[in-house]
Amino acid sequence: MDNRHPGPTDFTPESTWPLDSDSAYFLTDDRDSTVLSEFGWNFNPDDPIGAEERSDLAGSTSTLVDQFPENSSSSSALRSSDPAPVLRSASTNQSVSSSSSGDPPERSTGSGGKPPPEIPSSTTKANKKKVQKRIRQPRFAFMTKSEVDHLEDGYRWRKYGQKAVKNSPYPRSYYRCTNSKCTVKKRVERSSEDPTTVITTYEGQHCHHTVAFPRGGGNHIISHDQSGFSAAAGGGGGGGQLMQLPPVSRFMYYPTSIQPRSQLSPSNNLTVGGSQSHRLVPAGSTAHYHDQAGGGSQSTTNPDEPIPVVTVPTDEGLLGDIVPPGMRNPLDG
DNA sequence: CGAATTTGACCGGCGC
DNA sequence: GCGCCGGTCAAATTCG
Repeated sequence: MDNRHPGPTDFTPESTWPLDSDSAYFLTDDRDSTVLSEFGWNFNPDDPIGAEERSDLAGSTSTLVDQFPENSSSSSALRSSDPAPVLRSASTNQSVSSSSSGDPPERSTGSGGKPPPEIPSSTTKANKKKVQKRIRQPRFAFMTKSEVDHLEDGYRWRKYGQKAVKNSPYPRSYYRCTNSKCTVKKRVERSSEDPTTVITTYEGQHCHHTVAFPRGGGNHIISHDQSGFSAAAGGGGGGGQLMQLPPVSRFMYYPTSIQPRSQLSPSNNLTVGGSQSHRLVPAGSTAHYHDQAGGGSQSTTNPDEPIPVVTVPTDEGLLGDIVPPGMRNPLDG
């Protein structure tokens, strides 16, 4: 497990993990402060917030590689067959979390699930199906080099299922935010190609503050920034998509002393890049944003064309790292 | 004892 | 129409 620094560019989401077209792949690498991103994704028109994502990575940057098959088969929403953007974070057990828009009426029985015993399934069920035939919520997949499957991200999750993944020896776990009002879900699985990589996909938007560490850990992380959580969509020009970051700052600042559950191996240390475990991006560094709206709704560039690179100051934090200026939340300044 | 996890069953969409 | 597969439910079990 030493190849923990695959270049941001050598990662191919599709080949690794097919996701939905409305998800995003994020890659992070701590080698330098570079953010590569190919953006463009399809959000729900009703989604107030495009999405938010967070990556962790102290002293490093994130590489956002977003794929966009714009084709959102309107009928099949949550099929994991389209590529999704993924954020890979080379810093091992970092947290990743995020969520994205959505106004999930909850229980989006995408499929499965049993109807309440008392409900005359026939009509209710069918009805429900037609109506909320799947409210797609943007999803964001983060790829993180970690030995820990379930990365701490400041939220509490309850596992509600686990399934074997086809073509992969590793199972996929399904988690749901423990907050009853929160509909955010996330899937966690290990890459079959690179067992050291954990792929975490977030779906939905948190409607509450982070709660700090679930178990054992002290309450080191508590988010106060709720304002930035509810965004106003459309604000952004161009695609009109906003990408918001979770309350807990854009990255989870894990004091190096805190470790998710089990002991982490040295290599799993989240202190990426040495001692700056609290710094996401070295101040003064810059992030390069590669924008390639691959056919997405807001594509400004042709997928076939070379990816333009924009350099932005990182004092803007992760947002500046992975969010294209055009997608910023106006409120964010 | 309450909360979280495990795990098999079930449901629905999609491809063949 | 059938089977496969992803996703979810919920009872049982485990953990703190």
